[in-house]
Amino acid sequence: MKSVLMVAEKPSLATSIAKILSHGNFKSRKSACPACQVHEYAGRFNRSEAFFKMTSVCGHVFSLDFQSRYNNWDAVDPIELFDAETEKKEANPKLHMVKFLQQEARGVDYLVLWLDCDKEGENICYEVIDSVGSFMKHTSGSQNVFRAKFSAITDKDIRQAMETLGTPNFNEARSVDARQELDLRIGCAFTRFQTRYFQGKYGDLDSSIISYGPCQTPTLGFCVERHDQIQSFKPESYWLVAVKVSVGSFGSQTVSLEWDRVRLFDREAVQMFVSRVKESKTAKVLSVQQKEKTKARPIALNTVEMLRTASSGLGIGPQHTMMLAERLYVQGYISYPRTETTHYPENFDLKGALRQLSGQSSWAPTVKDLLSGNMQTPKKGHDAGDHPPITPLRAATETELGGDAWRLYRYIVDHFIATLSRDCRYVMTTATVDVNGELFSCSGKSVTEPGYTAVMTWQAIPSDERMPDVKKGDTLNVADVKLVERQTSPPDYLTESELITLMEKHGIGTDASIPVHINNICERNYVSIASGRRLIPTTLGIVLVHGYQKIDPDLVLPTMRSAVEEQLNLICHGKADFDSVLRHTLDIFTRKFRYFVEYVTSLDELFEVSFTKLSETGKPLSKCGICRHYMKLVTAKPTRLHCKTCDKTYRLPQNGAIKLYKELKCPLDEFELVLWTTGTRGKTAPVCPNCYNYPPFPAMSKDSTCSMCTHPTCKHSMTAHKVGACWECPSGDLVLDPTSGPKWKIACNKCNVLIHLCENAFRVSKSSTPCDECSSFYLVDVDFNKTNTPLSGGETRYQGCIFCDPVLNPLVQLHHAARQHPMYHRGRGRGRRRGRGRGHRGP
DNA sequence: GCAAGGTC
Repeated sequence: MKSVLMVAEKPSLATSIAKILSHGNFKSRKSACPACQVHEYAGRFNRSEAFFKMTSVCGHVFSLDFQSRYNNWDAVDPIELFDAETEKKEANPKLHMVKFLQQEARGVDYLVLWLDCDKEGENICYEVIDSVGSFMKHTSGSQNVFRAKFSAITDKDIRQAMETLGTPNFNEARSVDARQELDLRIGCAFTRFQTRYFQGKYGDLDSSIISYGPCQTPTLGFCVERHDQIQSFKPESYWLVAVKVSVGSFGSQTVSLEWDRVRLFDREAVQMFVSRVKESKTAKVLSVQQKEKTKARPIALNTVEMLRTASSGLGIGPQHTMMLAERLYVQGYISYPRTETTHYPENFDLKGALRQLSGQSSWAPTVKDLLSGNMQTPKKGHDAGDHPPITPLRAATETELGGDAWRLYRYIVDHFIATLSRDCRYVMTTATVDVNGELFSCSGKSVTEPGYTAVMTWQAIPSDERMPDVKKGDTLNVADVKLVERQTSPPDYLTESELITLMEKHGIGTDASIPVHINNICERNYVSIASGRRLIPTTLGIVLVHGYQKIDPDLVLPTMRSAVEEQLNLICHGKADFDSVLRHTLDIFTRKFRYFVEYVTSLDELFEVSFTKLSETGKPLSKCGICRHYMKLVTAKPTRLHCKTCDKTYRLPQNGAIKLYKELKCPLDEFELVLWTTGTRGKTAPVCPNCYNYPPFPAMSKDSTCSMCTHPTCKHSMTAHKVGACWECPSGDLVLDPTSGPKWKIACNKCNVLIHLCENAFRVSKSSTPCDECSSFYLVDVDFNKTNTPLSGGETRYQGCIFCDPVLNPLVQLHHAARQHPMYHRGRGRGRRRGRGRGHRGP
């Protein structure tokens, strides 16, 4: 029997497609990939019996990167990145995706690719083919790789795709390869250059990376553009005639009228109109017009609209929204939350979806009403061919979901119900009023049928917009006439929801990546989020954008992305080949890069006025081993030491506190050591600023603290304090922290294993004697405190192995270090898994 | 350490 391997883009889709094609008759099993299941069933393929294995990848299998020798920022000139060799690395090594695909493809006759039908999906097709091609059974001549093309996850579409299999589109896949390569080279070259340039000059940038990217930079550009509009706004005075008239019986109600000329920027002219209007004590109603109007119910919900409303209506940011939506999806409350589609598939069971909600008290009456025959046909939206719109799948309660998840869920339900409700209908009444020849009007809305606004209450027409009761020919008393002076006001800062709209409009990012780009510009300290989720650019963000505008405005223009896309489309349509497009575009950007480097001083001029020179920031801390002068500790991100005399900067470990280490010196370079600590629950290690940046021994990697140093005799080195190998990570060593007493600690110099031992002992140190039992461990010398020694007869001196000695072992506890200093601590950071292997014998 | 794009 022939066998067929079928691969979808994500696990959820593999399940849906298997369900459809096997008529629900399939068996699922685990695989070598922790995220992917394999669904198996029997069926027919190529007019004969066949065994099907339906499974998936998790997005891209590979991601593009430079060969590792280009990863040293100090040794590689960023210009080299425009033609440095690249390689494809497994996108997520933890998933063992390649191994998994190869295992499943071994000996298989056919491969059917069910990846999403867009360019990225086409690219992933070839990632799968490249991974498994040589593992499949080879039948020369006949086609054994097929592409399924589908535009919706419906029975009809999926079956039809299976019957009309085609071939993957190589050109589209190549256009994505080109996009990846361009983004990588351009993004990294600019990012590395400007990071090194400005980080080496200023001490208060407060951002460890000054990134540049073809999506994130134009995104920042939008925020700064609005900031500039606000800054350059010159308020102008204008004037208008404000008239109030009395209506109703005995003039019980006063109503303000709108002037037909709205406003004028000439005070005297308006004064003239005021005088004319004041001459009359009455106003005459010339006409009363009534118009039936509708406010249309929304189209079905897609990702971007969900992000917009979550931000503007619920005050939840895009990144957080996607996290919540993901959770609601995994728990079965809502459908797949990443979709561009705003149109329900033809066979979508709208009533069934409504029925699920009928048990939920808050929606029950509305749902019942819709189910009793009032349900409307949803408005036609756009079918992007990816996933159905976002809909609720089952009822939930606030206690079940809690907090923000509940508020998001409630919105998704409200929106879903709204798409099936009637439009909101209202009557708009406009009265035209004449006061001594000048025309005014007043209008009001009166709701005749709230329709969908009964659930989407925030869109309801407010009751105060109702119209006073007047008729044509009525004469009204003028109650008040005033000359009003006002000023034009600047726009407000961009809201996140407006930004999302701008990004979508200019094709910057995708529904899945828009939250990432916005998050990026926040994390890089380019913008901050103010109340109402408005984005206010920081000085750093403003200076960067203004600098690009001075040097090469293209770099920040939203059109840059679309210009590149146009080039890429040439590859898709076979009008240009991969190499020529890549060469052409890289050529342009290489020149832009060189020009930027040459004229970076015009950007620097802006930095100079906004930021403090490195030499003028920081507090003196430790002495430089070269010039013996004090170096200054710069605490703004990234933490570093700066020597003013040598004009050199030394990076230090991040996420911790740095202090002087008793003025002790490194024997190799005479630099004064500093002590790096991640807090009382974390680790502490001495650091030589020079060795940390320039490893003294070939086997030592960059960013090594003294607890990783292999110096044979230095009393601060790993050699001096290493007790044994870590039992949780493969390459770490357990090193005694000589500064930790009286709460003595041994910490792994790679992972977060932390051992507490012999609390309150007077002294703990490593001996040079290995343990007989566990040969790779050294015995420890302990000098107990007289008052609480565990030794008999008040003895205080003891030597033993912390793992097997009956006296010491009970005084040893395994912990996991907090990975960050509490000051920088955000979210969870403690303990993952417990020990294994030797740990069973250990503490 | 860097981009943007998939998704877990």
